[in-house]
Amino acid sequence: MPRVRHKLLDCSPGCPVEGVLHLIDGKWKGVILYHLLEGTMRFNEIRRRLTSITQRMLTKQLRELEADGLIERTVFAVVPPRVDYCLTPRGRSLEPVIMAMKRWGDEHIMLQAAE
Amino acid sequence: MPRVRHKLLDCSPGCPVEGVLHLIDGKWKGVILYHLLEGTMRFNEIRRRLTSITQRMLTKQLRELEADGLIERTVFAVVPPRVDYCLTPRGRSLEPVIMAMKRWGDEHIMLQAAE
DNA sequence: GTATAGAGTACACAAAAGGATACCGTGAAT
DNA sequence: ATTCACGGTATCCTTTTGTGTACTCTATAC
Repeated sequence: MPRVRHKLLDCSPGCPVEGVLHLIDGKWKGVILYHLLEGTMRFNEIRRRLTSITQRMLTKQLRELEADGLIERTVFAVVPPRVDYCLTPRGRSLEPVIMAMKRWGDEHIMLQAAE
Repeated sequence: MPRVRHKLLDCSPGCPVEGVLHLIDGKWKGVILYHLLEGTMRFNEIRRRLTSITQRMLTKQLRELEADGLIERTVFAVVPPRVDYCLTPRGRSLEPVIMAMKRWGDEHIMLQAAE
């Protein structure tokens, strides 16, 4: 079972929100998971969707998601290299959370197009 | 209408997840909103629930949530001072997101009690 | 006369997150 | 002969997050 990187759930007992937040924390993780809901993707495919993420950050976030047991990383020994990423069952179980966020975003964020 | 502090939605169009994440980002904001779902609360009441947050951080997070139009801050001119925090309608509209997180947390996080 | 609660602010500092840029190896295409 | 795609590392830098301590002001309680 995947170990939670979390040191301590320091919210009083009955605060599971904090734990989830730790998993999808930061600017990127939630978005990565959101895109992976569509299916398996390669490194640069993900990168193209998150237009402004740097390579370094993407690598880092993917490794953390992997460490938390939310995604799976598959390396093919070919050249040029190929690495696939997909959700684990645990990762996919976050779908309701991600989709709730998407719905909210769709309804409440007016994309201030040309500012 | 509350202005989003967000500079730019740099995920390709159709990625509302990023916007939401920006609002409840970090270790604290989601948890604060979660507790405020129960009703209006005073500063130290919130603080007692997030046992490990420092006063400085709590102040900062609350101010940001206020700036994003998710919570409302009401100051009473009494002594000792009294300041109430409650969700705005916009803040309350995040309820499905927060509750989805809570449900996931309840199901998937085994609180490793005494480690 | 001293302490306490309440909701902060001010300052110094350490740690973590995030960003910019350059580099790697190799097979295939130009 | 050079360039490109791929999936990264390495190094340096800035910004954000988080910790710790001290301080404020005043009515009330001890």
